[in-house]
Amino acid sequence: MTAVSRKPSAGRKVVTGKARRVSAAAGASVPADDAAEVTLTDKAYAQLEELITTLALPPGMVLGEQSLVQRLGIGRTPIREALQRLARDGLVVVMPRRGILVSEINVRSQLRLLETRRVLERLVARLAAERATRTERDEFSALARDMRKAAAASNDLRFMRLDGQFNKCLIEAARNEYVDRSLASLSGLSRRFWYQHYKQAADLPLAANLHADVCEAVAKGDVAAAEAASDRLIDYIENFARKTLDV
Amino acid sequence: MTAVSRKPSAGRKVVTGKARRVSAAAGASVPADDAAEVTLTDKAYAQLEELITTLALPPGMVLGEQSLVQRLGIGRTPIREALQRLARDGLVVVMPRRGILVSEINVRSQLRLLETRRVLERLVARLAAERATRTERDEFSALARDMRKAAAASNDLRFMRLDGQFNKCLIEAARNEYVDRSLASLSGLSRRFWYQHYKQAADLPLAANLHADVCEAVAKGDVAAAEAASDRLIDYIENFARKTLDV
DNA sequence: GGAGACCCATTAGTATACAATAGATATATC
DNA sequence: GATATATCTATTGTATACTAATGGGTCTCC
Repeated sequence: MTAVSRKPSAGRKVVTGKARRVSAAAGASVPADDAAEVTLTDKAYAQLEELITTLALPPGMVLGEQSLVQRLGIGRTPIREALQRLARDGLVVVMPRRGILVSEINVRSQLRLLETRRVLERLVARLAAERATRTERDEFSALARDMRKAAAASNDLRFMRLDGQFNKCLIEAARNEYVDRSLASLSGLSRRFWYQHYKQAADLPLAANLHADVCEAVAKGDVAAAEAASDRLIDYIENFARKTLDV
Repeated sequence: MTAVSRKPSAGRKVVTGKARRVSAAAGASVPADDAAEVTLTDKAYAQLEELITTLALPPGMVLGEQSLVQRLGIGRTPIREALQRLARDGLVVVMPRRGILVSEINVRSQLRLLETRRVLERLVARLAAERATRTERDEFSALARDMRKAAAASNDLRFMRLDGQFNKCLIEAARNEYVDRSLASLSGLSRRFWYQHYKQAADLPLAANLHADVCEAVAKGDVAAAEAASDRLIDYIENFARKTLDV
């Protein structure tokens, strides 16, 4: 499900020369300490996003910055900065001098969100089909195979993981940082909606096969097919959203 | 020019009851003191965005937070928060412990940006054509008329102002907060590119007429025409961007 | 004179102290 | 008893102090 796990791009990628002052004698290779400058703000954002999208902090809840400081054991500054990002992504609403409201989930606004995602996902599919390298196309082929297997086996967890990889690969192959950013800031609300309702209303095998269709079209470099498959995928997600009205 | 003046949506709209403690005796109506909770962070963001998009802070320049604190006379906290928003919009890059880099302008990335804007602007045009109220359609008709007049008179300033109104009306009529947010975060880079090059490469009257085409299609509620007109407008902007390579 | 190690000034990341305000509560007055 | 008002508390907005890391300059040694 594209609705799930398009983690916001990390951005900050400055390679911190951690190998400084390391005596050449050390034989043990540095254990991939490419920690890549993860600030407390990043950690706070990641943790809060997780708490909110998994509904541990339920919609409608009002928090104080202080409670989050204690809960995460991080100072107020990083918490505040993380909250501002979350507010931008629509996951929280800060009410000046009143508190932090975890935004409500609303099917109507989810459908509006999908209007936007539809055109962005279609663009990403098209660009990926146009620009993927040979290696990347092979990855999409493999992804398609795995997706279909997960569909046949009704392996939900496996599908979820593949979905994450799917989004990552698509964005990378599309080579457009702007559509990446736009989609990333929509992903939180999408994920949360998904988590809330997928048990009741989702048809995971169908979703997996629709993903596989996109993968195959991208692998072949068939632009029109990629766009069509992307649209069918969003159609499915839209139907999923609508179904939650009846449940 | 759609490239210009789509100011990021203010967001915070909590109506602060400023009329509190106003004795009913006061005959003089409150002078529209709907200042609507403008924080220092908002001011800092607005000022910095202005300085950067108008090239007063030129691309490639490296700043320190401290210098901005002194320059704007605002504390470090709001400055930092504003900088993070600007970083998200791609106008600055924060280099940990090194400084704040005003991002470079690059035609290639501008073209990638336009790939994204194209699909979003087309969506907005379509939604506006579908959803505009009677009143809004009349506004679009008026806007079209004014745009054509500005085009005939080659009135640049007038066009710039109308463009701002154009974007505002379009977004309002489209009634989709997500496409609004996405476009808003793309607007800074677009505006800067425009400011840098429009004197050499822009054909303002043509741009104004292309805008007018969109307005008229929206006013008529002609969805297909609105999308087509929006695409022609982006085509023009793309050509504009390419032209700057030769200049 | 050149190369390398070391120190220091500068910078952003982080924590905390202070200010302002909205809302709740208590109180006084009619 | 009800209502208006003053006060108090909790909360975010803002400023500042502190910390850690980095890059460059300097100093030494060859």
